[in-house]
Amino acid sequence: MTPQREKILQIFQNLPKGNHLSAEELSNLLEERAEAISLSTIYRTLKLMARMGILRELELAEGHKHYELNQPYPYHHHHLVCIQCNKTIEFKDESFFKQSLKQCQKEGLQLIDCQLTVMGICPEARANGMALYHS
Amino acid sequence: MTPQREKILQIFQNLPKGNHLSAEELSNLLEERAEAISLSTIYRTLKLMARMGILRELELAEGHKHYELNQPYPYHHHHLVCIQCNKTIEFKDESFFKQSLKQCQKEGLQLIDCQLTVMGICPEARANGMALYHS
DNA sequence: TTTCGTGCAAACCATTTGCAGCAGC
DNA sequence: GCTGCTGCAAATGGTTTGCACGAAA
Repeated sequence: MTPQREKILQIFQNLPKGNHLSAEELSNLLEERAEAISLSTIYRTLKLMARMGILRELELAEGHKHYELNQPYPYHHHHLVCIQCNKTIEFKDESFFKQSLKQCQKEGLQLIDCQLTVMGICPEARANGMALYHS
Repeated sequence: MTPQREKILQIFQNLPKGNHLSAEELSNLLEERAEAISLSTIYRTLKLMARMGILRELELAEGHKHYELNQPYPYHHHHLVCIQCNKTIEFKDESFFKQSLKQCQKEGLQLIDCQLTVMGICPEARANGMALYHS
């Protein structure tokens, strides 16, 4: 545990419930607090903590990953994502976690994280006319 | 429906059950058949079909996406992924789909796809000693 | 003094985009 | 002619990596 890692972990622990950060957002947050950490270290730390199971790596929007604390039930949650406007909605359901654990045990894996991502199109995006082909 | 799109769709339809392709793998497959399609078109078509709900966009390995046909139950499946060696195992569970549909209806979203990704560490990877920090 | 983590700058590489040409209405 | 799709080449940009320095054991 180095000072940089502690700062990063603290940011996530103090994050309002349901928030998640990209590497760049985390970098900006640290800069605002005059505790800047180099982007390389940020990326390395995020990946490290995801592999350890401390953070969850989320693929919510295109182009960059988001991270949040990997918490056990009942704080563990899943995501509904609009593939048009990237709006995300959280929801909880413990059955997914139990099922995942069962599957892991069956295959001998050590469970790190399970994420149900439900992709759909929200009413607003549909009303705005979906640009399917052109991004 | 253009010839290029038809070829791409055919490839996915003829793919052995459970297989998924990255953009580059798809490109190579097409080249082997002397039906090469430019990478730009491939990328554009994959994204288009994912947004239409014809294909599923999978985030199984680091660095690039995989695609497969988005099939309804009972062909719809989910993935167990070893975050160390990227090995993937499929499994089915209709309850996830039902729950996802319920969530979508609750929020007014049109369901396109739901993916439960269970991340863990497989026995082999653990035995090989996990390189947590260094990729 | 050996090991490990950091920061900087440069490199990477999957993906995207601008644009010209072309096919189908 | 307008609209939409393709292919090429160039650009993009989030992420990774090589390397030297510094801290910790």
